[in-house]
Amino acid sequence: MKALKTRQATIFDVARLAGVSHQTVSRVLNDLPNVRPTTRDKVEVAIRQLSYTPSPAARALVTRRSATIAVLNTGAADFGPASIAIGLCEAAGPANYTVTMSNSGGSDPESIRSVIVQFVRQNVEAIVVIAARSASLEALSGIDLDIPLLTIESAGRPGFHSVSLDQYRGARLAVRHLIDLGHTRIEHVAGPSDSLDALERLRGWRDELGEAGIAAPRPLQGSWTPDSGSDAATELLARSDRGTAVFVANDQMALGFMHTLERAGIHVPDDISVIGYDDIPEAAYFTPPLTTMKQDFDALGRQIMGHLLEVLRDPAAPSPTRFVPSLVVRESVRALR
Amino acid sequence: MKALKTRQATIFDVARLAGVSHQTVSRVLNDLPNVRPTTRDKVEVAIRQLSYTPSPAARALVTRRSATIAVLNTGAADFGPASIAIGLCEAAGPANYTVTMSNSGGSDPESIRSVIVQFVRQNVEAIVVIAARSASLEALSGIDLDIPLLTIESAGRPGFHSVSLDQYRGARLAVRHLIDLGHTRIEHVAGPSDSLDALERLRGWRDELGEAGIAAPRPLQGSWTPDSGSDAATELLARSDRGTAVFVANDQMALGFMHTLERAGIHVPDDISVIGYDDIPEAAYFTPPLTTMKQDFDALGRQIMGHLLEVLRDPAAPSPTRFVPSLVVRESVRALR
DNA sequence: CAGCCCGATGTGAGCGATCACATGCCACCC
DNA sequence: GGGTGGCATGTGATCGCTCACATCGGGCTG
Repeated sequence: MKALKTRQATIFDVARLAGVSHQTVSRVLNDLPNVRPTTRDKVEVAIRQLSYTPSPAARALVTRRSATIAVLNTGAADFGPASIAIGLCEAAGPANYTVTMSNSGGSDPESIRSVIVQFVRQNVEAIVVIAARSASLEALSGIDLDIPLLTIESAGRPGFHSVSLDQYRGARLAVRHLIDLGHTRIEHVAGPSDSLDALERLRGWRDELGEAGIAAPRPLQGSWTPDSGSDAATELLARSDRGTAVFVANDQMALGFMHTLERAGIHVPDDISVIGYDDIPEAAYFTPPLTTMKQDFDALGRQIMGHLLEVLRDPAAPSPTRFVPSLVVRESVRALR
Repeated sequence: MKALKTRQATIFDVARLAGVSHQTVSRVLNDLPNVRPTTRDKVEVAIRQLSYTPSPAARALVTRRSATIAVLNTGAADFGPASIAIGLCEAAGPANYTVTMSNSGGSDPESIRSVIVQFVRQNVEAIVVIAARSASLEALSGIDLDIPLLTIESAGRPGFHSVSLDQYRGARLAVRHLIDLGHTRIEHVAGPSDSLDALERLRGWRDELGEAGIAAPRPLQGSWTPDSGSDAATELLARSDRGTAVFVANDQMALGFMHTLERAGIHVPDDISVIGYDDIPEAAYFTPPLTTMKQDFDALGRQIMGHLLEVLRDPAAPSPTRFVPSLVVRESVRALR
């Protein structure tokens, strides 16, 4: 197989081989008009022959554009964010974009800002922020960028483009399902309060309950992890009265939650119904298999790239319609009575 | 907050403001000697005043180095690969490296090769391949690069640098644990046969059994997913005789495996012991809580970056010692008799 | 048939850094 | 006191591309 060590051909090498000027080669490269078809062919042959590819650095230097989009992930290796990132990467390739990733551990404004500055200096063409905690968005909102900033969150802040799964509607659908089955006291195990997604799911739960004329009990506080779900169960067990159903803000917490309930002799779904959120691949094998809201993260990643490309052409492009999660019925929910 | 819209200052702007030549500024930037301290100070003041940062593109163009490392992820959004990627990103920042990611969906040589070519053209300084399936490595091994290629796999192929968790020893430890508890017929649910990690775990299982004078039964074939674990259970149930313990190659499969066993009336650990691999955050809440081998992916990600920096200084740097996974005892394994 | 315009192509500058080399200065030593 | 060497600094070329503009024909128009 050919070594990649030999010095890469330049646009001048191609020009010489094709017997044209470097500018003509550049025209062919960039699909500009006013090149005679025969000339175009000659150049293309030369390009293939030298297996030439233009230097991104040189191009970035002169155009101040880098064909790169930046992804800032502020979360952990959770299923959702990871899937989105992968979807993004996969969609970027075919669109001839490169993805550069950064994981700012902290979400303090200073460290986020420094990552953004670094991105800007790299001439990235857009920045995507995944798993946005509200603190991160706070930090972002002060910055005045002239490139699109996409956030993946539900609240739809003014000033950013945002693409997301409709967490609010998803949450309402989940709660609706429980109500339809006759439940009238429905608890909620919420995600961390600095997560916008968690807030949207909380809001959806509260609103759907409100619309059904049901008072919302005090939500239990979790932090996405199975451990925190387990803790929430312990807290619920300590309460004097508890509902007949629980909407847990993600599947991982639901796992810990159900597990600890079970250990305490409370059976799901006989004693209490549990509905999760995300539909992680494991959910079907929980004990009992978890009824949950399926989110299509892969599609989201792809949609983000698609929307991004549109925004890069037309900064005023409207946000795409949001995906609404769909209900996946398994065995953790039972009709009341 | 200051807008980032204004044209970025160049090295000449800094030079003018500091009253020196651009070359002196460059010297300060690159920490070269032979600059008088007072001059250095003047330049540094000017840099701060203009909040100047050098242009990566210009630098990359002339030096042919990009301060970028490429990460190629050939897997899915699994916990392991995702954690490693995040660990890598986090370690890259402080080292002043940028990470560019690509997800080649397929592992056919052609698509892998094209991603690598793209990386090379970007002047990345090293390429890290995560979740290497053997097919990907096959494709890689034909390519003659002059930058370090790091693979995260256990087999330790000649020709690449490789950093990894010691899957072979981990597997042996897992099987040892079962043997120590009196089990003499130990099944294995393997990962996909094109995964090197899966192969290493399989080899560890076989060797540990062999050393104990136990014949290895035919392994069950999975593909990392809970679904495939469930299928493996179904297959095992169809066998006329089966062992008293099973080493499942990852926790997700173990979940599906145990679930389907349970549904068939086979109880874990009373009827059969199960040990997993990875220690994903959910494992503690499985039914029953899963005994497994804990892998420290985060540390691995950090170690990779560390090793990479070393290799970039000295291409002959020795591979670091490998992390050995540690046993986490929970409730899915029982002593025999 | 002169004049004009437009399509195809070429020429040279410049993006913002580094690198190789030139220069100026002072101290030092014989 | 003049040669020498080393330090501090400056000058110009260069990386590989795109951009703005120049040039060159040929076909159409009046």
